Amino acid sequence: MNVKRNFSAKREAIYEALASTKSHPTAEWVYNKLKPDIPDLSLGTVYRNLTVFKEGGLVKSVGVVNGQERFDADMSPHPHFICTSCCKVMDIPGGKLFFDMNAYDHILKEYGARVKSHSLTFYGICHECAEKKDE
Amino acid sequence: MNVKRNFSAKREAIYEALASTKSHPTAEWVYNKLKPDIPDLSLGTVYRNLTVFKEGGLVKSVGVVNGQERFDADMSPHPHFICTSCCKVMDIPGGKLFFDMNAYDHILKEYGARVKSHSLTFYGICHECAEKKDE
DNA sequence: CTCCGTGCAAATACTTTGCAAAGCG
DNA sequence: CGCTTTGCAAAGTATTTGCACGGAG
Repeated sequence: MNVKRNFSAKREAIYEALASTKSHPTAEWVYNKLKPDIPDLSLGTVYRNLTVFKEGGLVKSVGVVNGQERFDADMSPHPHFICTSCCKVMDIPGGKLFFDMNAYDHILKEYGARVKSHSLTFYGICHECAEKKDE
Repeated sequence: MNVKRNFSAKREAIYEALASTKSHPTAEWVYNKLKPDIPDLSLGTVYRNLTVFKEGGLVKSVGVVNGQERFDADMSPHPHFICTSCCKVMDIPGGKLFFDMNAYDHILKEYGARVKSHSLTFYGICHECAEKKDE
């Protein structure tokens, strides 16, 4: 299942659910989103397909936030901001500005380790939560 | 329990175990390391104290690797390299070079989000695993 | 006496898996 | 028919929590 996408209906739906949001959802979120339209969908299937997507390079994990893994169908490398108050995950477009790509080379030379990817994540309080706190 | 450190014996031991290694261990690793010397130590206590340390700012989480949370007693901000083959976590000292600290400002202005910290993680194959594969 | 820290075991929470049935070419 | 995908429920794994006890001040 390389880049070809003749998925089963459910697999397709799971991928589309992921691709259609910027909320970096959990497996459960995907399940709840699709369940009304696909009543015989099971949570296990969602998990299984998310694994398939990760392995196939169609989706990547943003990491585990508050005990649940968060997924992103946007494969372009970009930083994220995670609100430690509400657990929202936001993209930070243009974040390349903050990162020097020759880090990969440096690490190879210095440690002999072959870097394949990286992740840059900011933690703090999002705008909405900051306003709530200020009330 | 701010920066003062008149801990209980077990709490102290747990912190020391963490501070004495660069392996970014799991709760279980700490437990197994200490168990021989402290036979009546329980895993729950390790978890509880790790939480105390995180909240007290004595220790930080490197994230969840392979289903288990990894901890670091080195609070100075520095990147990590995670080997996706053996799950080893390495420090990358001097990694500040790769990161532009005015990102915090940028995110505040652009998104109104108050960044408190960040984490930069590289993924790939470590030297040892690369050699094994080449055999 | 009071509080904090702890062992222990039970409880949670998320995720994975075995298996038989269903789907599809 | 043979291979893939799925539902369902059970199992698995990591972590958290309730409770009663124990030790330090």
